Amino acid sequence: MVKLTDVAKRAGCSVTTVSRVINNYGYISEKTRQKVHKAMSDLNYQPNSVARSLQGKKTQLVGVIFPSIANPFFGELVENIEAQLFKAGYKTILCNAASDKEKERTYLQMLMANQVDGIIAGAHNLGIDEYKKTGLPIVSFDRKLSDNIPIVSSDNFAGGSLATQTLYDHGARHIYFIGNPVLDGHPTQKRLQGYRQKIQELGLTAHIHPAQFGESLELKEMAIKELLQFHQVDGIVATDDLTALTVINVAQQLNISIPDDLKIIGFDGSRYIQNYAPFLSTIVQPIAAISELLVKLLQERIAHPNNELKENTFQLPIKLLSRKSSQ
Amino acid sequence: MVKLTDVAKRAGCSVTTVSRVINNYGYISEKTRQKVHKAMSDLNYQPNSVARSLQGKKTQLVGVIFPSIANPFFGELVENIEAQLFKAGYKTILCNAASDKEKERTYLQMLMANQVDGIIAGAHNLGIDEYKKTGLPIVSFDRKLSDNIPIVSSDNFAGGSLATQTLYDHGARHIYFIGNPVLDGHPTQKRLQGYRQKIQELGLTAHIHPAQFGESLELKEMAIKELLQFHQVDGIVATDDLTALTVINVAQQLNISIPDDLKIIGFDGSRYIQNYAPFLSTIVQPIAAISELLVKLLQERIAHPNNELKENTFQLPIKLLSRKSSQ
DNA sequence: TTGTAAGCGTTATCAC
DNA sequence: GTGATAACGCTTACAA
Repeated sequence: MVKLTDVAKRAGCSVTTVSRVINNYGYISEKTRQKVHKAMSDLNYQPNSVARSLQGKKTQLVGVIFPSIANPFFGELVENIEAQLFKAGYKTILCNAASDKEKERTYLQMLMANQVDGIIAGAHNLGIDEYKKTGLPIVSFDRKLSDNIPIVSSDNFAGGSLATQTLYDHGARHIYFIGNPVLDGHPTQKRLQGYRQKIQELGLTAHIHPAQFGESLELKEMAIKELLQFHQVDGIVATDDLTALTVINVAQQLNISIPDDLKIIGFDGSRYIQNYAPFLSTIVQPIAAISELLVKLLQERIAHPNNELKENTFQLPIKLLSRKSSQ
Repeated sequence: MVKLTDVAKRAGCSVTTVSRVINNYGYISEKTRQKVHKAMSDLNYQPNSVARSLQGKKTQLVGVIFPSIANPFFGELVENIEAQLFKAGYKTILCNAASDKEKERTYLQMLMANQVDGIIAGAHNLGIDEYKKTGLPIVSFDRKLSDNIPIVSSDNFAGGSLATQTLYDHGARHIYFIGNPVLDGHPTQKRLQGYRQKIQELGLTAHIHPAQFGESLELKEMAIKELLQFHQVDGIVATDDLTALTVINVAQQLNISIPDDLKIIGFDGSRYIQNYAPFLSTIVQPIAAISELLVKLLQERIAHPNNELKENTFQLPIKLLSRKSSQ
């Protein structure tokens, strides 16, 4: 590995001078600058960012903690975040937390040990305390961690509400919500609340059919089959697109016609779903905007770790993608 | 940040001793070991891996270069790779190359600068030379980079062949291949070759309908529409599942019944497709095995960078997932 | 405008 | 068994 001293030797100057032209500060004569540049490219020199970091410089490394990126929504979100981080000069350390507390804890330690500049957390099984202990700038997607951690999410409440209204407008009167019924600060909750409120406004009765996020497909299918067979239902607000697709698949098995007998609308609206499930209506989250904001907020936190936050909750607008399944 | 000297001070010994117990070498009395451990946990000490790396230790960082992880197949693959790397004690730096040469080049430089221990390359727009210049251990998924870089892939040839045979067995006689027709070392090629050979064995005529990987959905749809409307076709081998889904969507628009009028089979078989497109037949790549092998090979390269490779090509067996669309 | 040298937090080589 | 101390490659006072 070629290093600073090699460049200095070849350029016929001191390491300080070389460092100066690299970091571009202090006074250097144009001639020296030229010489140094030439030496660097001759030797194909790459500053060692490990050494640089040790010196107290930033590592330009960011930990991105998410559940499964095999899920197209998270895949697309992480892809966008990575792109934004790259644009801002950061490298992304991918931490797939899944629902493994121990793994998440280990990752947190690794991130500290690697002196990352910050963390974007899109899932957490761990409590606030373990995150606080890192002492690192953190921003969060969709989950509240603590008061002084900015949280970005879509307007889940409006989404739940809009989905419900949409089904109603197309004639549904027995509208069910499929999702996680437990109140735990999970974003699904706001979707559910939006649903509840709208149902009430419309003078209908709320029905919540449980389906956990991490649940196996088989269990979900069973639960959905039970719903479709034994309940009077003509509209479904699904907590996410994958659940919606499962409903559609089960409905097909049961010869229930969508949208004639049953209207359904999902949530998330990844490009992937938009392209390859073109019949599915869905509430679209603004993935690009979310990513941009997450990275922007993180940069602010990194620049001013101790600033009080004037605002810690950012809700981005969702929009309806109306397709066949709800019409 | 608490550091070695702090621990040493609290434990009442020298940094050397502390370092010894951390790295667990040399002789240390049990009593000292206890004291040090206590001091470490009292202070919640985390070794600084930046400093450690500077000292010549490995960074335990691996660059993972892939095209879009929003694509469920790559999403699942990268997720599996990340899991394997984690198990082996590595952190994953996610590099989404897309088709941006400049970005890929920059990433390569960053990876060098960060002293990563190795690279897993699942896409490359750049030539071998730029990769070789890094001097880093590399393993590749699905693309040949150079003779001394191990390449892991599925048995694409067998896949193409098996897909074709399957369609034939179910009665198709006008079987088209949709994919990239250019011969460029892209894995698609082997799928195509498998198709060609099988078609020949069966005494049929080969028809290749072009569709590029990175192409926009609209263009793909147009090309497919043209195919379905103006050609006599009763079977399609698609180069990947997403293309297959597009065919199905277009067929539906054109009121072509699948599998009655047209049988189709895709390629990749991510869990996602298996779960949410349950009607689609596909050739399943063994994602878990691929990931495992990639990481294992990379570890070998890291351990012995200069060993000659006795074998540089690893083809993992595919299998058929037979569903409605091809029956 | 340029150079010398101390220091970042570890590990490793000696010496005791 | 344990402890000084040089070294890793770089940045940055401080001198010149």
